[in-house]
Amino acid sequence: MSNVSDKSSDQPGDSGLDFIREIVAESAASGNEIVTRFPPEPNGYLHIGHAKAICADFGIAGEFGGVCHLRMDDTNPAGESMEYVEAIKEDVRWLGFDWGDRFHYASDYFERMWELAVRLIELGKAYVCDLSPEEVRELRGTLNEPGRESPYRNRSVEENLDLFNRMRTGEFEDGSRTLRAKIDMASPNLNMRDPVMYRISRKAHYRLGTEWIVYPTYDWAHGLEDSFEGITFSLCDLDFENHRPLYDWFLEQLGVHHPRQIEFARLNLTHTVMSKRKLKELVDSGAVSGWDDPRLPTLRGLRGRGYTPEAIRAFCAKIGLTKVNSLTDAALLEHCLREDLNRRAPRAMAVLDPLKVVVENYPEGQVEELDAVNNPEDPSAGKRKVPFSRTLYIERADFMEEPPKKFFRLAPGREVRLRYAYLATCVDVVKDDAGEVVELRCVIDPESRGGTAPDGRKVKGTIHWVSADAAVDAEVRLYDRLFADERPDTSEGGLASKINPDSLKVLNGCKLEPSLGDADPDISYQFERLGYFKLDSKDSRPGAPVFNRAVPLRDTWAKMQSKK
RNA sequence: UGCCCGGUGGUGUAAUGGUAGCACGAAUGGUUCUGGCCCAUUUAGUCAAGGUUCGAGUCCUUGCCGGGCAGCCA
Repeated sequence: MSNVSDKSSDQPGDSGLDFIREIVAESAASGNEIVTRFPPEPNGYLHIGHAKAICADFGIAGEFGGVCHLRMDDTNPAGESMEYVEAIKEDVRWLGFDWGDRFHYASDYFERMWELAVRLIELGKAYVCDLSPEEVRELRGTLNEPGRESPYRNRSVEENLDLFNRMRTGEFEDGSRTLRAKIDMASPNLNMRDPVMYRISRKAHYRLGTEWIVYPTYDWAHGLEDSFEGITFSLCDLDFENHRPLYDWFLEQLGVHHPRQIEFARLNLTHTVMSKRKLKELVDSGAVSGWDDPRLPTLRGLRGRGYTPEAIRAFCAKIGLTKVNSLTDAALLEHCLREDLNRRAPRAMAVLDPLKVVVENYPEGQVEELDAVNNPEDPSAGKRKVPFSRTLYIERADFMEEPPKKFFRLAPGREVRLRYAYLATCVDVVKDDAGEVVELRCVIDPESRGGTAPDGRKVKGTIHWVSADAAVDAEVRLYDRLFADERPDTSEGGLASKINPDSLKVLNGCKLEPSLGDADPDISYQFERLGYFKLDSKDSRPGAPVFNRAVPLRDTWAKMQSKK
């Protein structure tokens, strides 16, 4: 890149930074460091909604010369585990982001948090409350009515300190006492009505075991985590908008480093569900094969299906960052994948629903190696050889005995191009007793080797094929949207029962061109005219490949058909 | 009947008081050894009413509509 012209920025989307980038840009312009963080709780797998947050947190830091921390927000032992920690790291790395040595556990801050809680008590801003959960709820008031103060609200500092220590040393039962911030029981923001800062729980923590039996709540812990790490911008979900006054209040009382929390809308996608609870429901009910089922919007699911990090990042860039609750069309995600893979995926020929073709004027036992282009979008991808022989397979859908208008493929008496091979004409149709077509007899024009008509005659249809002798047998799994319904979670009934019955079709006996026999398990291929496919990492075996379809190619023919 | 946030084509977004633009989708045509890609064209939008202003999607007021909040979850 030359930097001759300083004036013209060659940034593609030069127009308009999103509202968060604007704020950050301004801060960076005044010489401030930019530090962000991605703080998942290690109690589940990451999905594409998280990818949006990851791209925001890491992306923005990177763009403004800052850094982004990866932090496990493990303040509640229930459900957290090291397995999730590792899975999260793996997924973030796969997405293409690097936290360097800035990996943290909120649980490493428990002692420091404790000390600050003591300080807040000393300041008279927190108290130990003996109310049960039910009583706390009772006294909190409602959306319309103010709450009432806890009878324990005005204990002395000494008594609070004593009780707080005894909470930690195990004198009290789980749930019997809490530490609460002393704020305002009449606040119109319910989060400010003396929120709980610590609860007692003897559930073992996956890292700390039983070292602690009091655990900080999110509201108390999160701002401190951010503060300890010197975070400057704490980006989060719209859900936490109502919590920001509390986030600010704690840090203000303590007089510690005070990051700025900014909330943005989380991602919603059509034809799927995104919440941990709903995904879990699908997994637990056995409706899908696991958290890495290729139909799920989990990062692991998408990865196994053949989605690339580049496509997901491009998608996240396109949907933007706003405060509007929106529902993004899954078609946009699919578009991003096609756009990426069209540029990069090696092409190959595969016949999913084979129909046998015998080329009558091609000698038995003869084999030719024909040149095929690996990627017309990328000349540097080169060429490969594809064997041609007397017996072939073509796609059953590429033949029709009584073709309708606009059908450009094979039919009795009709000529098509066998891609990269010959022009072939169907001269006979062989049927079984049931009348089903079981074989086609064709003749080729020997002068058309390579696929070019010697006399320049127009051949409208080009179809893919695989030599029968050389074909590799494979299983192919066709995935479609998990739900036919755009918003599956808004209608009544269990999710599992609403799964799109066509979301998975397993095809056996598919015929692949030989080069696919040693396909690279890490990349997606374009099966010409069909879609993008990737080897299944779990079930594929040498000699018995299993391919997953990430996304079909756009198919205007199918679209025309379905409109009838 | 509390508090917070938000309303720009079907969808996702841009326009920071000055020509409402981009992308996806859809439709039509062109091109083509992938009915892919690519190219061209079309479709369609500022929630409403007042106000400020030479000028309002943008600022103000009111209304309407939508979302969120009463875990010792995050």
